[in-house]
Amino acid sequence: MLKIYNTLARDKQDFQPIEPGKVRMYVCGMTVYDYCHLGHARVMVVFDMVQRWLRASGYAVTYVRNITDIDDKIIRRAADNNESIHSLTQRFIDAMHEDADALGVQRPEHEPRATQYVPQMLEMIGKLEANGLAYQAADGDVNYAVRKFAGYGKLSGKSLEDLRAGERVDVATDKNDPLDFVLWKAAKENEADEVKWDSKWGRGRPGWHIECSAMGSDLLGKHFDIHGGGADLQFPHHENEIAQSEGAHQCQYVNTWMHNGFVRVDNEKMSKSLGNFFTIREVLKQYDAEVVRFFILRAHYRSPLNYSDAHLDDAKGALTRLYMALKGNPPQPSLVREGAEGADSTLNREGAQGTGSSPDGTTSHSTRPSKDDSQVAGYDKGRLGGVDVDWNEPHAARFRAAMDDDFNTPEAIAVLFDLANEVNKTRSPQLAAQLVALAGVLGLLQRDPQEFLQGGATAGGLDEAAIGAQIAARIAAKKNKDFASADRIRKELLEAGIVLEDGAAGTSWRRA
RNA sequence: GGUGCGUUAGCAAAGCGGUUAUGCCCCGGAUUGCAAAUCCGGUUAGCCCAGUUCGACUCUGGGACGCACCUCCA
Repeated sequence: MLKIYNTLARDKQDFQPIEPGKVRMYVCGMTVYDYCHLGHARVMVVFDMVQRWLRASGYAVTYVRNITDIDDKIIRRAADNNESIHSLTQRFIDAMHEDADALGVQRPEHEPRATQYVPQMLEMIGKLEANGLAYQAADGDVNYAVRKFAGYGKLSGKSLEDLRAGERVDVATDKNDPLDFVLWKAAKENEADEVKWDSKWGRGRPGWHIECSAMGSDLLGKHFDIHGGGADLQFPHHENEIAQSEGAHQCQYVNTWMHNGFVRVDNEKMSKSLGNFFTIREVLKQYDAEVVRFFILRAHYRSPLNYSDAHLDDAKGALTRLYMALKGNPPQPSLVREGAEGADSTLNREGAQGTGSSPDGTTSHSTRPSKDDSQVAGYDKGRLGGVDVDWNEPHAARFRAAMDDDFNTPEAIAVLFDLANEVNKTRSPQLAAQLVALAGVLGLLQRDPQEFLQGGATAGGLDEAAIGAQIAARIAAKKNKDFASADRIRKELLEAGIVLEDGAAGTSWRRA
């Protein structure tokens, strides 16, 4: 039974979908006026992991991750660049997709853009007004009357009295209450036509919070299963979403609220305002994308995650161990799986691409995004090809228990290491296949080990031909018992970042 | 000031009221021409104080420290 920590309850709860076998999930995505940083990478990777596990568990998942493409910062940045809003946002949406693909993040079913949902937002604001929860102020803005909504604060655990907004921010004088937030911003003279929409309240543009409420309910319904996002969105963004959606629809909005922890630098939150962020593409120049994904998944999604080169190096070393096990022990799934009829009935297989040998025939209502692997642009490309998990095997059982316990990926990855040890010990091709299959559930270990171990050539490094020549020279020296020369060559290669390994099958190399 | 979360070995990071987490590092052994890889073994824990308990890293209370939110932020 899957348990998920629900921010709303501040506790782990048994997960029960609203509609049996189906999960509808919404995650707050990016505001696209700049490149994504590692904090964004964490949201994308974490909820990618979540949707993968839900699918692996047999659920049909509808996953929505929105794109905010209208916002003060976007408008300002476009003006600074002397660029249209659309051109700016499209550029960074493309960049975001590149980064996500590189990290092995599967595309959500829907990536709605705020600018395409303005009619739905206006309709919702109309409902709020009709329900006495919204009012137009003298300055033309339409605001949400927070004190009229009884449940305000239930997600963030804040009471209206605690908030006392006036203490920290200049009170917007036209609001009835300082805590009220804007639903519709009246158009300003100096803004481009591109950011103005007609409405019964006059020309203007939507407030940030209403976007998610409108897109969520349009694509997933008034009441859906999971809503996720970074912990900083808990208040006010998600609190306001609840007020809007429940205020408009008069029913519960979301059952389970999930919030991921921050990425930190020197123990401080990585954020744009602090300026201490590293963009994904920056980091990927130095580290393999799978190392970054592994680094993120090695911590629990709710824990803080400190970023540093030392930690990435550590993650690289750990992932190398996993790939070494596969390199030495090529996976070979067993064709006949014993006891498969009694196979676990909740998990169906993941990532299978026409392997055909699917003996359990269980609840196969997974609507995995219908993209074949050739469309996965990142390191997930060229995968070994859909190896199935044998869920009856003991490691798989431990893996599943870990994942079912609020997506405990650190524990699940520990199982992977235990399995790697077992693989090295037994040299079992079936266990190696199991390792690939289980790691695949996390979007890891799907590459040819050689590609991982020999990849990531840095500029100015040796190319394969040069390495091959050196290895040949060393083998010749060894043949002549000229170990001094052989060791010298090995040392020189090591200094160039190339590690040599003499095995039964000859000499192989990898990058340090 | 209000609210919430955290404090585990050299570093990173989990579970668990009593039994090896895991990875990297370090030490010893096997293996190797020597290494690397691999295997076997080992060293290094649980912020402080009190309580509950036969027994607490794990539960309860208090304290210290750290982080976050209360303002746009994943």
